[in-house]
Amino acid sequence: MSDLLERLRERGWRMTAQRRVVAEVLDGQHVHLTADEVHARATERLPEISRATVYNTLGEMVSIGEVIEVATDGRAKRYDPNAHRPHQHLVCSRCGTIRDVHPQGDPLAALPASERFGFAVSTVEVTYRGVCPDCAA
Amino acid sequence: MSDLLERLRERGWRMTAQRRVVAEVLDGQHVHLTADEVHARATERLPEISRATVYNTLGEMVSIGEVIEVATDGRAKRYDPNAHRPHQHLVCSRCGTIRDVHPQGDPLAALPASERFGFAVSTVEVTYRGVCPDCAA
DNA sequence: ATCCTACGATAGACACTGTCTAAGTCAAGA
DNA sequence: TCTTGACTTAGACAGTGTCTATCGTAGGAT
Ligand SMILES: [Mn+2]
Ligand SMILES: [Mn+2]
Ligand SMILES: [Zn+2]
Ligand SMILES: [Zn+2]
Repeated sequence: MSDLLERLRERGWRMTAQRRVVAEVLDGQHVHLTADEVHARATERLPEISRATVYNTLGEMVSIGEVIEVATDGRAKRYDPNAHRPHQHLVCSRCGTIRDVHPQGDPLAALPASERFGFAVSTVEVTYRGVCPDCAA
Repeated sequence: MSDLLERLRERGWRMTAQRRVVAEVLDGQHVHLTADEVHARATERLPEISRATVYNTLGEMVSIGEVIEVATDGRAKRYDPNAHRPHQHLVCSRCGTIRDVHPQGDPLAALPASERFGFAVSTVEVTYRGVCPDCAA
């Protein structure tokens, strides 16, 4: 039983087979799947699940803060169940592999007030890029 | 005459009306247009310019390092002619306005070797998000 | 100045990503 | 068990980006 599923139940979500399967697919560390990848894996367990339901369910999980949307490439958004521990991402510029990383300090602190132009800055996303060990070999 | 156009000529680019117009549209500070926005503005000056040419030209400018691709919203990529001064982006989470910002220090330095997992890390992109003064009013 | 031709531009089909609607289904409380 | 409104579904549609076959022309050659 995934923690994610447990938290959804506590929020009063109706527990459908579709939502269970999406939550199961998202379970794990360093999981950063696109919506259509989630759909493909969900279909293995529940063949009749629709694309629309996967998109809807992911969107709901994001809106309640249980899943984070990550846009590391210009293509499809990726869905990250590791929403309760702040982290950033390290992406291989060749194969696209994504790792969670934890930089030192608060990235927000590096932006001085004079560079905020009156914005109320609330979040920061950092994407490190480079070549992973497998691709460098 | 834009600096961008001058540098393209120095690289031996064939100077077509289409490339001139794309370079002119990209001229300026805090310019972060999508490809289709570039196409719309280019069409005002050169009505028959095609979408494919705009996409091709932007892609070529990116590949030679004269323009930077920015993906701040998970939707269309944006094209930034300010490629010769390293900078990061501050995005309004309500209206989408983008400002160039210059954080203190090297953002790469915040990622310790123990968090690099053998990657040869070469670049970092930082996106700050918050509400701009106009949207806060 | 004119000619040649390789490089660039074009139209439009196609693929991928995401949204929406109308109709059918079912989880869970009464 | 019944009821109901929340949920799911298929598929149409929209936005973004890529590709190919064909046409046009910038710029060097003559
Ligand atoms: Mn992550
Ligand atoms: Mn910029
Ligand atoms: Zn790699
Ligand atoms: Zn704003």
